[in-house]
Formats: sequence, structure tokens, C-alpha cells
Amino acid sequence: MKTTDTRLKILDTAQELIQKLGVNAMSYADISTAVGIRKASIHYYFPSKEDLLVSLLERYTPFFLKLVDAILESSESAEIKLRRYCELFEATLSSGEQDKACLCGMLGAEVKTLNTPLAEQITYFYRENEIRLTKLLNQGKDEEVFSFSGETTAMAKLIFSLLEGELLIARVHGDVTHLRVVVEQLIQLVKA
Amino acid sequence: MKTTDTRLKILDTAQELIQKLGVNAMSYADISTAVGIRKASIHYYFPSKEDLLVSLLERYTPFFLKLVDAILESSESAEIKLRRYCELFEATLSSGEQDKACLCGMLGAEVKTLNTPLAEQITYFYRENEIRLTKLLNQGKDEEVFSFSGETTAMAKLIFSLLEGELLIARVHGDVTHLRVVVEQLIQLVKA
DNA sequence: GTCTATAGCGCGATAGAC
DNA sequence: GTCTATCGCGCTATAGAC
Repeated sequence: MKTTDTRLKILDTAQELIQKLGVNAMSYADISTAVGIRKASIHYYFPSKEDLLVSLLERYTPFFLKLVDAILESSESAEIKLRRYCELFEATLSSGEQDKACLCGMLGAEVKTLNTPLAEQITYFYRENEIRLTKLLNQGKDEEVFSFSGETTAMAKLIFSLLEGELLIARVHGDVTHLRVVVEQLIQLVKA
Repeated sequence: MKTTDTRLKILDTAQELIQKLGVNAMSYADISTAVGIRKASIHYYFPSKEDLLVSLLERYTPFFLKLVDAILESSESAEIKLRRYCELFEATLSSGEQDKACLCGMLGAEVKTLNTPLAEQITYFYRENEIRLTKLLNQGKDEEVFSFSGETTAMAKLIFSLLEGELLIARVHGDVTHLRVVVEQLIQLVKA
């Protein structure tokens, strides 16, 4: 149906704008231009900006976690799985017109300007990623393809923060290579 | 002199607000309230917001790099130096009223809303940190206190992105421990 | 469901008195 | 150097016609 189509276009555009510019630089005016409707029409679907952000996260988090779960449930080796996981971040950076950070990385930076329900949605995304990384790392240790000192949970936190940070920093450098180099180094570290 | 004093108070307040809220959520009105002067008076010192941001970076980068250089030039072991470097980030997170990210981490997230001179000041900060970390890591390898596979430059990039990312993510989690755990894990990795 | 029109506010910035 | 006053703009949001 046409109505849902508009809703989706609004969500897609809003997400792309936030990943590029940040929440506070994204406006209903920007969205309306890109989608080809008037500002008022956006308010029909999302009365307030906060409503829009909540819907955005309700869509983004399950979507991303499903991708992660698909990787975890595949029959690849743990090393390949970790590479695939990192590629999800690389794909974000270089998808579309490029230069996009993780939606939750961006929102995290500006979290102090958001209300608590939103903040909780963001921490949920972080936590669930750390959980899945822990699983992946444990599996790699069991398979004896990973071998690193320290706790797997600590290592999971490290990897997630690394990728979120890398997405922001490689973007500023204007250099996707930066991310690839770091991912390769990370793989070295977990295997060693 | 009193005039310089006001200028400094404006810079301090602006920096703190950006580290908490982001560039686009920081306003002249916020600064004026915190400093106890009127908006117009801020424009006397910094005609435009961009002027203010440039001055902020012209102060922040040398200040931070001097701290790093002091660590590098000390007579500690490479491990202690790396810990000290990480503590600079931890101090940022938990200084003042707390919950502040790195100034250049924040600006990096919102870089697409800034002009190129500013963007270059930010990449300069990143690059100079990576250079110093490379030096530190090489020294640790020479001392045989560090032992990790892969290039030192790649490892330097990894560490810097990790710390910048960690600052943002630990802040959202509202948990300084998160950063400490990750730093400890990092130390394990470079030594192993 | 999309539009025009507009309210109401906060923003960065400037002019000019003191 | 700091103030009051004000401009013009862009923002989120709402009312009401079609």
C-alpha cells in the first residue's frame, strides 16, 4: 500500500541523515525535501521527532541483530564469523552515498540531548551486541582458532567499542582503508 | 586581566557543553547562562560560532598533545606509559560534572556539519595521536615488554579508535568501569 | 493522506547606547 | 567590554481545507 511506502521512505531518509549528520542536525525540512512531501505530512506519521527516533530504533536494532544472529548460526569458522561481523560495520560506512556511521553510534554521541526511553534503546543495542560477540569469541576459543589472554566479555566490549569508534574516525579521515587495517589487526590479536 | 578571564570562561564552558551535548546542541544562550554574561558579549570575543570552535581546537589539541608528550618523555616503562595514555581518556570521562566525551570525538561524529578548516583540525588531532601511539608501541617492543603480532601503526590506529569509541559508549552505559575493563584487556593484548 | 498556512520558539548574529 | 534591543531564519508542531 502507498501509505506504508511513504512511512518507509521517511524512516529510510531520516536514518541516512542521522548517520551522516547526527540527530540534532537532522530536520523535518531535510526529510521532506529528500522524500518529496511537505513537513506537515511527516507529522502525520510521526507526530513528534521523538516518535520518529523511537520508530527508527525499533526497526534498526532487530534488523541489525538478525544479521548478527545469521552470522552466529552459520556453519563458518569463528574467524570467518568475526570477519563477517566486522564487515557489517564496514558495509555501513561505505553504503549508499557513503560516509555513514552506525545509527546507534551517532545517537550515543548525542545521547545527553535525548530522553531516557531512547537512551535505553541505545544501551540495549550496545548490550546485545556485546552478548553476541562474547558468544562468538567463546566459540572461537572452543574451536581453538582464537587464543587471547583475558576475559571473553572484556574482549567483546573491546571489539564493539573499537568498531563503533572506528566507524566515526575512519569517516573523519575519509578513508575506509583505515577500518580495514584495524579489523585485520584485530583478527591478528584474537588469533595470536 | 579581566578580559582574558572572560574569554577563558567562555572557552571552558563551550568545551564542556560540546563534550556533553555535541556541537549542534551547544548554543550561545547556554554559554551565556553558565558564564553569567549576555549572548552579545560572547560575539565580542568570538564573532561567529565557527570562530569559537577554531579557537577551541587551537587550545585543546596542543594541550592534549603536550600531556601525551610528557608521558612519552618520562622514564617509565612502555606499559606504564600506555596506561597513562589511557588514563588521559578516563580522566576526560570522569572529570568535572562527569559524562564528557573527547572534544574531538564529539566533533568527529558531527564533522559533516562543519567546515573543512575545522575538519582538518580534527583529523590533525587523530593523526598526531596515532603517531605518538606508534612511537610508544615501538618503544615497548624494543624493551620487550610489548609483544603482539601485526604492524605497530595498525595497532596504534586500533588503540586510538578503541579509546575514542569507548569514551562514547561507556558514557551511554553510564559506567566508567566499562572503560577500565577494556583498558585492562588492551594491556593484556599488547603484552601477550 | 497530503496540502497550505501559521504559530511560537530558539538560534546565530548585528547595531548602537553606555 | 558589556549591555539592551532586535532582526531574520530555521526549527518543531498544529489547525484546518481538500
